[in-house]
Amino acid sequence: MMLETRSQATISRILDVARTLFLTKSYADVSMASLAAGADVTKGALYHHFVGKEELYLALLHRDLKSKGQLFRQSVEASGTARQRLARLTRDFLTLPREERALIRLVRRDINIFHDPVRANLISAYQEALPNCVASIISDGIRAGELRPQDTRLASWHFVGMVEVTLTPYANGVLGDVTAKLDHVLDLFFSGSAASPTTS
Amino acid sequence: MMLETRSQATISRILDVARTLFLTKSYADVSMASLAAGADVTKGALYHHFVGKEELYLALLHRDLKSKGQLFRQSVEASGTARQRLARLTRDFLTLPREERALIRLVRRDINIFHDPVRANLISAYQEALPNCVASIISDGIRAGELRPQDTRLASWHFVGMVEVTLTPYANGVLGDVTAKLDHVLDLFFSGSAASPTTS
DNA sequence: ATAATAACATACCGACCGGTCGGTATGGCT
DNA sequence: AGCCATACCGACCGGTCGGTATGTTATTAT
Repeated sequence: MMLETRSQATISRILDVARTLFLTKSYADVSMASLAAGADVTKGALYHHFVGKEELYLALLHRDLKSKGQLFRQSVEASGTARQRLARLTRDFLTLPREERALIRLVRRDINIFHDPVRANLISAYQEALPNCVASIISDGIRAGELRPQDTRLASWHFVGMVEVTLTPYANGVLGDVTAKLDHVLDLFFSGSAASPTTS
Repeated sequence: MMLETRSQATISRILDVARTLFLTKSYADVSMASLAAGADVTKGALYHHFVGKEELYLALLHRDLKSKGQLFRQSVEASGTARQRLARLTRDFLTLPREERALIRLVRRDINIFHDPVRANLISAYQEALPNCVASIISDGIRAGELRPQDTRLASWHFVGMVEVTLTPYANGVLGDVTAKLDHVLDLFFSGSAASPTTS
């Protein structure tokens, strides 16, 4: 119990390999055989620990969403202005290790290949882990008069979408470091793209 | 040569069925057999007109991107403020028939399943059809002092992302008709979400 | 009319892949 | 030691699906 059991170790190895493979190849291009080979086990072991390919992948995603959710909740419960708290949440996300950061994008990448009992489940888990955290802060910001009244869920999706844009290689070249990305996203979300209204 | 339109007719039927099927099912779940059945031909006919499944799908996407590009170019070449022209472009998009409108989303949905000679090609075609049109208008807006100086490509991606948010079922419920969506997106893009400093 | 070619249909291949299943090793418990 | 559950192996199956080879019909050219 104290010592990590053998199966937990192999499950962990399997999920680690799964993370790498699913990040580099599409869902269909990742075979159970390659997962087994990468984890130094056989397909039998895979099907011993997971009921199938889909469940294995979902286990990976849900486990990640859970840990991300815990991380983001800290910013929700933090004090400060909405802008400060959104900045912290976004910074927490942007400073994550590469693979950790990319993992959450798999949800949006592969959401369309699952069918509807599972799909809806995954969507709500994602919603809970990220957009709801953003929406919670936005809601506080509206109450405090910092943000104008608006639909919080819609606003959270917009915000998440803006952050995602900064993850592209091109944005990396334009914006450079994390702080630049932060300012970029926050300025856009709070003030928009229009020129300052004082002139002209 | 005159009446060679028989090929064109079947090709058109095939692509029409492809549009419907690829919109309702994932790429992997659409088989060549089902495409043939839907178009009232056999697989032989498919492979007579297209070299394979991938090329068939890409033909569908590129053909759509081309027509969309032509539509959006009209807004680029129109006169008026950047806001007016962006509004026109977005309205043109939002008032498209359902299937026509959803089709362009397939590019982003399935961009990860193609590998890199083809993938890059598709991306640049998409870029050319939509974001570049937006970027062109934004660039004019910056020159006119209507928008603050910024990276136009990045800004165009943000704008397109905002529009995409309004396509979700939830946004349909919140925003209702096309005009509401338009105002929502344009207000957010130009002015952001912050409360007005004084009154407005 | 007839040859020639395009436009299909039919039958089939071969490979891959998810999943199964009987069996084997390991390690803790009594 | 004896027992048993868990962890794991590895060969195999069933089916699907993209792709092909070849035959058959329609269309055009001469």
